[in-house]
Amino acid sequence: MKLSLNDYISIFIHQTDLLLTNYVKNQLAPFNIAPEQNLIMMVLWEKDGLTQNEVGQKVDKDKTNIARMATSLEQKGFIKRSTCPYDRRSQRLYLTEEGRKLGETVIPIAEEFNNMVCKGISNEELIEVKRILSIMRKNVQ
Amino acid sequence: MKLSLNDYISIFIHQTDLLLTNYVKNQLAPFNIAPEQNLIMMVLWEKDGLTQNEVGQKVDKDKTNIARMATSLEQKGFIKRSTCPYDRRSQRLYLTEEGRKLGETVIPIAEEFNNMVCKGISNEELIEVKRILSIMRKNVQ
DNA sequence: CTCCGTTAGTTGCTACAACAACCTCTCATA
DNA sequence: TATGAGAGGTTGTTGTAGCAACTAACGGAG
Repeated sequence: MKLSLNDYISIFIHQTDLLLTNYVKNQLAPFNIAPEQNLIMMVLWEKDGLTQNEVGQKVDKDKTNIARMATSLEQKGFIKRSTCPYDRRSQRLYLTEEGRKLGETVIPIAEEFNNMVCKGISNEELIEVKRILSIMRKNVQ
Repeated sequence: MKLSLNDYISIFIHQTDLLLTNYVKNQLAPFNIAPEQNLIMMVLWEKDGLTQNEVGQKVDKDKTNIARMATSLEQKGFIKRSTCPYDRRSQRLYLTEEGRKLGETVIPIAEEFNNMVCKGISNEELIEVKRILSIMRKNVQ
């Protein structure tokens, strides 16, 4: 018997991801920041002055993506790049004043979004979902 | 207390999706077909001669994406477009011989991939995950 | 101190994904 | 029958993603 598209769990997950990502995207649009760019900002709000490489490890993204997003964030005026004096290959990312201010408005929005996504879902269910998704991750690694 | 990145369920889902998609991508690469293009092919293997619009509804994708993927699939020689005589706005998508043959090798790979992803996960767990992800979908719609 | 393997970043290319703007064609209705 | 709303597709732009190839800089071995 043939599987229909929705029987493929990866497709189901993919479409769920698209819906969630798109929602965040619209939430963040008024602040001139895209979802993945915001991810970098979240790392920097925690602690700035990291190298692009370190940021990449934290958000689990390719260095090429970090480079391009950093360029975009720099153009928007949220961060500044500065070459590390001890290792001139590295670029350290620092928040600008504007970038710091952005966090005050965006972090609450992110947390509210997370609450909204999880509405009607118990903590146990959430843990269960993460557990099962983790199995899937391991299965393809 | 501040949330860390992994506390955001949407980020967790996103990264899971990336891992799964990337795995399929590599599986399909030898056949010169990308994951989402393969999605369209799966619809056509089921039944070809659909319009781009109909395909878009089946795979839940924007018409612009369908158009571009159809262009790509046509260039690769897997499908042919032909204007519908009854409604000259519509483009109907037909499999070529090569496209049909592709299915014979790729469909088993897709099903095997799905089994692999679900290894060590019971049917009840799978249903539970889908149920909870569905709640999240509704929460943002 | 020099050479060479390694590392950090950048750039180019392909593939999604969403939105806006546009063209053509269809169809209902005045 | 003319027309205008709306549907089907295409193109342009922005933002992810991953891979390959490249430059510049570091650091250890000789």
